[in-house]
Amino acid sequence: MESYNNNAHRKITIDKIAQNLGYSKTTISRAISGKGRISQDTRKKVLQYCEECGYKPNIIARGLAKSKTYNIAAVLPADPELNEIPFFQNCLLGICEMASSIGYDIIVVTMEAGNISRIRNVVENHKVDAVILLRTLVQDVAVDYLQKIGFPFTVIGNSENLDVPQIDNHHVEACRELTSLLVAKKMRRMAFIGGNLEHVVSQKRFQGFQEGLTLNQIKLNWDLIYLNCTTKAMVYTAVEKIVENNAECIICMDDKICSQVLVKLNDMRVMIPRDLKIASFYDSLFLQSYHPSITTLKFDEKELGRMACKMTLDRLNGEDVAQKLYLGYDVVLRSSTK
Amino acid sequence: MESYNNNAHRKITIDKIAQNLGYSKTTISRAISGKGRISQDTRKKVLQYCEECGYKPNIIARGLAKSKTYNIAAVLPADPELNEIPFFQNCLLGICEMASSIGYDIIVVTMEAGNISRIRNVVENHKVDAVILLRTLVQDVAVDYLQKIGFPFTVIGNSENLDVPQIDNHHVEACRELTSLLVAKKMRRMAFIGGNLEHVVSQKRFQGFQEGLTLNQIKLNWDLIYLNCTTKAMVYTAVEKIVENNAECIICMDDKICSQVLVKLNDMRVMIPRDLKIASFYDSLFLQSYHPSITTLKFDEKELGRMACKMTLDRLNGEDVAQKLYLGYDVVLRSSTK
DNA sequence: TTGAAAGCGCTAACAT
DNA sequence: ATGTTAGCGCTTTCAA
Repeated sequence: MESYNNNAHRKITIDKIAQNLGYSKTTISRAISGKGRISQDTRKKVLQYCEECGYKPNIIARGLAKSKTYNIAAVLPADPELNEIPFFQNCLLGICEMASSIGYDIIVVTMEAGNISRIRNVVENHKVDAVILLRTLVQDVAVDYLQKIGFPFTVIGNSENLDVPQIDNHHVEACRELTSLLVAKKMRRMAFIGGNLEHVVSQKRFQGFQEGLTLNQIKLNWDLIYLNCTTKAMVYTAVEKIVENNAECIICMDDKICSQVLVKLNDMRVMIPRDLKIASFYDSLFLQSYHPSITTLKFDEKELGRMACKMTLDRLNGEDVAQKLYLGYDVVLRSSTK
Repeated sequence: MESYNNNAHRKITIDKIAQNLGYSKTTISRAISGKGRISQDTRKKVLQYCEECGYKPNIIARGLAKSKTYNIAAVLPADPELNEIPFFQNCLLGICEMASSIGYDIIVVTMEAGNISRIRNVVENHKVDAVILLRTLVQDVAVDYLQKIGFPFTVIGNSENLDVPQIDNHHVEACRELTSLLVAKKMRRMAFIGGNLEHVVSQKRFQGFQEGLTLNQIKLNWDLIYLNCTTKAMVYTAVEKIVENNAECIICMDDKICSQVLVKLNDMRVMIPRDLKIASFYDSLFLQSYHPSITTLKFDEKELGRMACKMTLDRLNGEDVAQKLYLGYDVVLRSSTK
């Protein structure tokens, strides 16, 4: 870094420019920020000079003066299991894209279950202006913490607490619609396999499923419902029971569960869609290219990230933004429910 | 943020502490940093007081004074296709873990193919002290840029240029070994399907495959080699040709290609391992739980991230570190090559 | 061992 | 329209 700091093109400061141009720091600052009274003439001159000598403002210094960091923390679960889902990654891409288009950067913070120390670090060290939580739990210590200290944040997900600025795909509606569509295809004995109920999204998807049945006056058959299946073994057992109980269709809460279900059904020589229909509440490349291809719900994760970031920044800038926002979805009917 | 800044617990500065304790700023600073001559007594006193009032130094201010940011940029490809692989995510987790254990934070930077503008931004805006590139291309503009301006960076991957600090799994060796093992199982007509040759890793894996054959005096059969298969269609075509040409075994360069191969073989009613053996040079949950389970190479991505981060920080601190580091691997033989 | 003072690069009242 | 000055919170010579 020595070599870098000594590098010619980098030591240009607002001071130097002021000297070289015979103005004061203030004038240069104003020319750059565009704020304050300044003649168009000098402004042009200054900006051109900045351009020529490749001046780049030191964001750190600016941050110190304005108590801003121009950084936002994106909090991902450190849980490696969960990271097999591309959701967080895609969402992060969206967040980064939006942030960088507004001059912000994203600091990633990983969070071990229930441990907010990493979040505290970036917050207390003044490394970020706001926080985005990429997952919401039913009982969420991160939400509690940020709320308590009054730090600006947004959650991707759903919170009962309407004081929490939040954005999410409309899981309930989406799952209700897909369920309804399957009922319309004359399926009656509908099974459901769901994941970790601590995640708000699990709750919402199951709720959507239930509403879809209710809407069509179909009674929930608890012999076909397996929630909180957090391990492969649990999913396998669920599949066995479900097949035993003569389900016509299995709805999987997400693509990971679905891929496990498919493996198990393959083992059991159950043919899809002949013997059993399958649908998933979450899409992935694998489910698309599986044979037969699997009916799913499609969400735009990247857009979710973009919007979450935008909401956060807008609120930071004092614009008033909806506290709760839902994004759309697509139902994709494929061969597995033919 | 108004509310947050006004928040009582946050306005404690080194100045205030100095006042309250009747010392000067300098003394407090020294007590905290541990540098400079200071009596153990006052040091204890100061530290205790800091503890009590929950003082947290302002890293931004410190950064301004020391021209450091305590941030490192992690550059991921923005390519959404690529992000279906958990590699980058896991690697990022490792990087974050290490960084945070040393008081650094990670700024994620996404990079569209060939476009270094986002990297330039964080570098020129002084937002980071160093850069880690999570993927290396054969012709890599990011590497060229960072090298040219003399900015500290590390690549995860392999560069011909030995001036580039680099760390990688030992792909060549790993692929050579797996290939050799398969030859030892009497496979002779070995097919290979590889991805984008612009990625260094693709080159290395193919090289390992070749060396594995050479080592066993087996001649490469170009009718069975399909490189640069960047689309699903290309993979499918490759599989058709390979089956036509009576291969005994297909080696897939990574798990994504492998999953496409499996789908295609399933369509073609080719049974594994009866009709054809399959192996992949990259593991994933899906390949583990596929039926039959797939023989693969296993790399510790998180560890790769950790080490990359450590190398970067060590070098930043002036310690001298190996310029080139290789990490191990595991060969996992499963049913697909039985 | 401790303190005073200058400075990191920028912003923002408050003059002029 | 431009300049002066005083910070932002911390580090670091240089003196005492």
